[in-house]
Amino acid sequence: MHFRNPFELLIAVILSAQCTDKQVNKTTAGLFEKYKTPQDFAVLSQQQLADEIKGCGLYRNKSLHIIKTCKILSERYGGRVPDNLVDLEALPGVGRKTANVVLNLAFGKPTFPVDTHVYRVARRLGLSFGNTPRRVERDLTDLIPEAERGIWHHRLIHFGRSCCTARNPICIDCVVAQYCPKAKKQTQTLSKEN
DNA sequence: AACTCGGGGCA
DNA sequence: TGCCCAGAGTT
Repeated sequence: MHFRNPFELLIAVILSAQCTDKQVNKTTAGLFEKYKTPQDFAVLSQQQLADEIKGCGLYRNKSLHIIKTCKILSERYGGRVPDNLVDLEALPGVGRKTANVVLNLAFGKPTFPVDTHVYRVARRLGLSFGNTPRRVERDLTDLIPEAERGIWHHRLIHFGRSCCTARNPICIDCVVAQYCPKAKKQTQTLSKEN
């Protein structure tokens, strides 16, 4: 993901929810040429911004969230992106996962963003005994050395998308099935509640 | 904790 | 064309 400053990253990550990186990159490329600061976004109408980010999914909600967030950034934070979890999560359109991504990529903090792929894979493989994303986040943070968290984050997401899928995981071809408490032998598949 | 939102992607 | 998805917000 390409970004030149924490603000651009924040907007890109908000846009990337329920949407592919390709769409986000295509959208932000032109977007950040026209609008560069939180103030530039804060004065847009919802319709104006919605037109700009169409293609990124849920664009009406996102345009409202982004405008509100940019107003807060310019009014309360001097146009800067806060570098702590509490303030980031308080921004409209920013949940824990988005906040952790920004903290990690923009500010170099050792967070472990938990999306649904990471959550599912961690629980199936027994990497965490937690029942909540918060607990999984903590367990993975404890389990994985700081220097390796970035690569493991990508590995888990890729694994979750390609093999350890939500509904029909391909356990038959899984390279870690022998270590997985949830893996089903032969032709059986996982039940969906796992 | 469960439910809603709602548009892109893919079967 | 209809089902699935993923993250944030809501209740």
